[in-house]
Amino acid sequence: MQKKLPKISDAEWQVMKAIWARHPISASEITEALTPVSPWKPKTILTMVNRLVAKGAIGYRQKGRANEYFPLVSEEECTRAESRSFLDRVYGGAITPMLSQLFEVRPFSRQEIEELKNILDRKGKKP
Amino acid sequence: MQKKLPKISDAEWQVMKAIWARHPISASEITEALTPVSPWKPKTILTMVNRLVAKGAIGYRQKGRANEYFPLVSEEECTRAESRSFLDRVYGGAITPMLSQLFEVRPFSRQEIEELKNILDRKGKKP
DNA sequence: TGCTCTGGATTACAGTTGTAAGTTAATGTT
DNA sequence: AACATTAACTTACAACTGTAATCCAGAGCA
Repeated sequence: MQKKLPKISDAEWQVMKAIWARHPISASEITEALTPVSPWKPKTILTMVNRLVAKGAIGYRQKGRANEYFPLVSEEECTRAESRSFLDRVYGGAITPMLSQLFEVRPFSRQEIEELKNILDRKGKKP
Repeated sequence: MQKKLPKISDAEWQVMKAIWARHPISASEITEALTPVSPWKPKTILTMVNRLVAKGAIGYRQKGRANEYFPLVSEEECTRAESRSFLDRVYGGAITPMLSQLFEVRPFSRQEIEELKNILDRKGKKP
């Protein structure tokens, strides 16, 4: 059985990534992590953190003067859910056109191509 | 130079797919196409069609009593844009973890695996 | 001990989305 | 010609998003 995942918006994803990358983490640490890569003001980030709490995506406990936050859903399950919905929505579930398109988006390095082939070999054998 | 693509929401994607699949197409034809695969009422579909017009994703001209709609942006460019944003948002641009995850989401068929390998071979050679 | 600073909580506010119903104008039916 | 149907246009409305500013309470400073 799968628990229902909260729906995480685009902007919230950035925040989640910071939290997944290092937790428990304080609000100011999240802000530090995001400031170089986003245009958001600290208050904006706080708002998103609070929404994530409200959605049940993260939890927190008080730690001294500040709060420390931690994920309640794993990155794994979230990326999986997003991937599924993306694949269905955009490609109607068809994986091959998707991969071709991704090549157009950003050509892969030689190394990535090797890795991808390995994945296919491994997965292709087992079942 | 790239023209700016309108942002198409999840639900609107369904409508766009119907229009890409066959155009020019009337509102009632869109409704017919979507009714089997969606729970939306015809009025709801009309709303989305109108929003897509407002966003510049589709255009229309009057045809007799009704309108006929047609895409103003190609499926190709939209899927490309979505793919890019998805890849960045969820995987930070890293393609290999994405493919592994997609396997978990839905295991690929033998045939798909072959096709994917072919794609990789072709793309891997040229550059 | 009063003042300041800082982090959290509350409030704001417009735009987007999902989901439609109501209103109007034209078309076709008797 | 009056009426019924239908397509389009207008309006509704709450939830979610992006983007913050303001307010408040506790902590450290003078």
